[in-house]
Amino acid sequence: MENKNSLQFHMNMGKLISSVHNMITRRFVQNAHEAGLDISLDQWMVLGPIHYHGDASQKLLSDFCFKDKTSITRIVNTLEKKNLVVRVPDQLDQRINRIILTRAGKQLFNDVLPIMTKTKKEVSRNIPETDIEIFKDVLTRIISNLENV
Amino acid sequence: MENKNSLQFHMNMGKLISSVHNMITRRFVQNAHEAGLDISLDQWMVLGPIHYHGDASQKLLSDFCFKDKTSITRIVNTLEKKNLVVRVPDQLDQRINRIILTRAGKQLFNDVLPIMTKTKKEVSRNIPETDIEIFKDVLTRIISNLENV
DNA sequence: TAATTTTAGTTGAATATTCAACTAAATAAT
DNA sequence: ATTATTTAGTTGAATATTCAACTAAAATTA
Repeated sequence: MENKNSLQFHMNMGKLISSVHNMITRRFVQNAHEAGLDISLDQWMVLGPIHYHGDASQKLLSDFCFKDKTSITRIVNTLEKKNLVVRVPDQLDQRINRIILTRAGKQLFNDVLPIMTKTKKEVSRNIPETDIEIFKDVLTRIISNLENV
Repeated sequence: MENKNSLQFHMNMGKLISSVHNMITRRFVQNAHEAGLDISLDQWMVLGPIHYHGDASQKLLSDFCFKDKTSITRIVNTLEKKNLVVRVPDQLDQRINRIILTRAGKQLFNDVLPIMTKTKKEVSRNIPETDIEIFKDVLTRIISNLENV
């Protein structure tokens, strides 16, 4: 994966986004691994909202994470297998699973927070804040462009 | 996946990029499917450079597509299974595979081009050209931030 | 109330990505 | 010349995404 600088200028937007997505994913996992933590970026993207919401349903996680319900099912499976969360059936609505952090899940959440910060810093190094704002704004606009089929 | 507009503002960069990446991928495949074409975005991302280079090695495709050599191996496997490309061993260097488009591959390439254009248009609808430029510049900067481990 | 539709979640199959470990061929070093 | 290293590509295992088809429970509607 070397000698890419000369090629970047030929790249279109889709390719750039795809490349950046893969590189951020890889870097996050590397940073976590170096800190002795075993978690993927997608698991983190789900674990965070679980922590934030306390007893999120999978539907809520799906909406919040912008992930398909199938993806959520499988990521929650993985988190459950690692004893980081448990599924608790909702008392009122039997269709719903409430996803709860275990003690180990809470611990991991706190351990990963600084990894997140570190990765963010590495990603946005030397990029002006104003450009980052425009960048995020464009991403948000793309989402609304594609949201309604 | 509805009611997301209210949530977007809580989203950090990684989540935005991941979401946009998935949405573009999905939209491209939808558009291709509606046109009766069976191809994924990643297959297209590899097929394009194969067409451009004529007889690219997998190593070159890996560099050009910003994809791991393992990913290239498997995408080329898929393209070969679909009779869109063939692997031809290089005469001088026995380690190298030259990837060549078949007639069907060339046909598909031409068929997909307008799908690509359509998807691009949908993605960047109502976004000022100057913002797109900054957007692509930020993506390129992120790549160089993360490129060297 | 009974039938219909919607909602929440799961499963199977196909595709992609990454790491680590592995051939085999080419190149460099001693 | 022989050994060591680098390079190109493959394979296995774990994770993620998507579509379509499915179950089961809840909400509508007739």
